[in-house]
Amino acid sequence: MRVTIKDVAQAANVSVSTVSRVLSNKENFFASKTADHVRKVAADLGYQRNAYAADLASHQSDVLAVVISATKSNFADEIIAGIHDVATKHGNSVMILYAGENNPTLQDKAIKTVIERDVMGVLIVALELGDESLNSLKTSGIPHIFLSTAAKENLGPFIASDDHAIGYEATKYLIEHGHRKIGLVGMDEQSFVGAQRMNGYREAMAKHSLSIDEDWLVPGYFTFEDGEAAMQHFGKQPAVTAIIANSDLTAIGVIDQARDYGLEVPAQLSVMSIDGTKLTRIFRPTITSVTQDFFQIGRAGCAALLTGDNEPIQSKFLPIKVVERNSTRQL
Amino acid sequence: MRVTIKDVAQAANVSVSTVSRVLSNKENFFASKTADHVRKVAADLGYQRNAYAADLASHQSDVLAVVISATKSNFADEIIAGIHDVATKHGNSVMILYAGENNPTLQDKAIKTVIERDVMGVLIVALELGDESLNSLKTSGIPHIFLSTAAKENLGPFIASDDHAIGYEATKYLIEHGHRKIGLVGMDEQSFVGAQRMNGYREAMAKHSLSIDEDWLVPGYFTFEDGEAAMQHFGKQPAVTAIIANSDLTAIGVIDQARDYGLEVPAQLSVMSIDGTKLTRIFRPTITSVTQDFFQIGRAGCAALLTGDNEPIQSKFLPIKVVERNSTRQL
DNA sequence: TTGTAGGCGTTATCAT
DNA sequence: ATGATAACGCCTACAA
Repeated sequence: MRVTIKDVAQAANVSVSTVSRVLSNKENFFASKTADHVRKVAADLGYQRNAYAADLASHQSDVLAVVISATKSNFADEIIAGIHDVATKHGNSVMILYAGENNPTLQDKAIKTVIERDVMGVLIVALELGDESLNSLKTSGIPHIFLSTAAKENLGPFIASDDHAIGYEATKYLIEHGHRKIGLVGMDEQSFVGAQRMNGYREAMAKHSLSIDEDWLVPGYFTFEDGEAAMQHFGKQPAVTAIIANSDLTAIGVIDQARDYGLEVPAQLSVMSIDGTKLTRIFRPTITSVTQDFFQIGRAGCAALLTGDNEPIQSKFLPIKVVERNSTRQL
Repeated sequence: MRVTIKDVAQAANVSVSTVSRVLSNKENFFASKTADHVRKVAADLGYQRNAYAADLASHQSDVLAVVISATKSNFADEIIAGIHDVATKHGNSVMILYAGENNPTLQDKAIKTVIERDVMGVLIVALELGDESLNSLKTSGIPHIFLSTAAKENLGPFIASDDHAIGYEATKYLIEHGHRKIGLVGMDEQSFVGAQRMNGYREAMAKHSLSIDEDWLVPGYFTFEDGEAAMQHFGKQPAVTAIIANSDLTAIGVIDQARDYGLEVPAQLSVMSIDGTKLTRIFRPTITSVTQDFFQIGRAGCAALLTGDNEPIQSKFLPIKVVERNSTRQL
C-alpha cells in the first residue's frame, strides 16, 4: 500500500489537513516550521501524492489533453512543442492522445477518455471530429479548441491558418512567376481544409483571368504516396508547369516521381508545398512553400485555454507566408 | 455539476450499486432487464463516468504512459504506433508525455505525473533517465520498460536493438563493399547508445585488421545539423570514403553538406544511416541504412507490460537488418 | 496556525 | 439480483 497523506500526518504528529496544506503549498496557512517538518517526514516516507484523489476532491485537474490525428504529416511535432512551451510555463501537464485518422471509433475513444478524466482543457490538432465526438465534447463543458483545423461555423473555436489564403497565396506566387497552368495535388473537396484551399486556388486563377482544366486537380490526402500518385497522373509530359502540393511530404512525392520521369525540378517543373516544415529545408532541391507557423499555433492554442477568464475563446487565423526556396522558378 | 452515478440511480429507481454494476459490465450480477433500463436512463441523462473516482476506488487504472524524449528523431512515431496497436487491442488508453531531452527537470516532472496518476505501466522511449527519475519510478513499483534504449545492467528491462550490433553491421557492410576509411558521425561516447555503436564499429574494423584514425570519429547527436557540421569537419576532400551517420536525419545532413561541397553521393562518398525510417526512402539518393524495427519495438514493449503475469519483464533485442539503397557503392 | 469532519464519484463488501 | 454502506486519498469549509 502506498503511503498516504494520513501516514505522513501520523508520523509528523499533525493532522491530515495540515499535511495537505503544506504539501499543496497553501501559503499563509501553516507555520514554516511545521511545514519543514512535514515536508521532511513526507520525503522520508517516500510519499507520492495521488493526483486522482486530489482532482476528485478539488474538481480541478492541471492536465491539458491534446487529441491528435495519427496522420504522418510531420507538423504535429511543432504544434506540440508550442503547446508544451506555454503549458510548462504555467505548470500544467500535457497528455497526448492519438485518434487515428478519420477513424470515428478511435476518436470517440480518445474523446471519451478525455472527458472521463475531466481534464482542464482539450486541444484538438489537425483533426476533423465526427459529430458524435464533437457533441460529447461540447456537452461535457470542457474548454476545447481546434488547432490547425479552421472549420465550419459551429465547430467551435479554432486557431489555424486561413486555408483559403493558403491556396490563394500559393497560386498567386506561381502566377506572378509566370505560370499559367498550375496543378493542385492532394486537396480533398470533402474535407474543409481541402475545399478551402481549392477555393483559394480558384479565386486566384479567376482573378488573373486564367482558366482551369479540371484535369489539373488531383485529389488526395497529405501523404508522400499521394504526391507520387498525382505525378503519375500527370505523366512524363505534364500539362502543367507548376504544382501546388497539399503538404511538404506530398511535394516530395511529386518531386521524386518527377525525377524518376527524368523531369528536373524546377527547370522543367516547379513544385510548391504547403506547410514549410523542416523537410522543405533538408530536402534537395529545397522546397518553396506556404509556411505556417505551427509552433505559434500551438502556443496560442494553449494560451487561449489557460487564460483563466471565462470568456469564450476567440477563433483566429495566424499569419502565413510564402517562403521562396529552390523548387520553383520564374518562367 | 455533472451527472453522477447517483443521479442515474435516482432517475432509474435503483441503487447506486446496481448502476455501477451495470455500467461497468459486471456480467451475471444484474438482470438484463434492469440493465437495459439503467443504460437508457444513463444515456438520456448524458452520464459520463468519472475515471478518477473509479480508479481511486478500484485501485486500477487502464492507462499506459509513454514518456518520450522531445528529440526530433522521427522514429518515435513508429514506436508509438506500435504501442497503440497493441494497447487498443487490449482496450487500454495511452497517454504520451514529453520529457524534453537531457532535461532532468522535465524528466522528473513527467515521471512525477506518471507516478501521481498511478498508471498501470510506463514505457520510456528513447530516453536515458536521470538517476532521480529512475529511482522514483523504481520505488513506485509501477511496471515499466525502456524502449529503444538498451542500457546498463541495472537500468531495468528494455526492448531495443543491439546498438553494438548496429555499429558492427554497418561497418561490416561498408568494409565488405571495399571501404577501408570509414567515418563515424553523431555518436556520443557519453551516451550508452553512442558508446555501444562505436564499440561495434571498432570491433568490425579490428576484425578486418583496419586501423582507425580518431579524426574520422565526429561526435554529435541525432540531428540534421550534426550531420552538416560533421561533414564540414571532413571538408571538401574527406579523408574517408564512407560515413556512418547516427540517424537518418544526420545522414541527410551529411549528404546535403557533401553536395554543397560538390561531392556526389555515392560516387565520391558513401553515406549510410542508422534507423531506416521512411526518410531513407523519400530522400534522394535513397539512403542505405541499418534498419530497426521500431513498430515491433513498440508492440513488444506494450505487450510485455500488458501480459498479466507478475513475472519480471524480460529484456530483449529485436533484430536489425542492413537495407541497401542508393547512398552507398562498392569501391 | 491547526484540527475536525464531510464530501468528491466510484467500487467493493456484506447483507438481504 | 439488488441495496446499504464503508472505503479510496485528498481537499476544504468550519471550528477551535
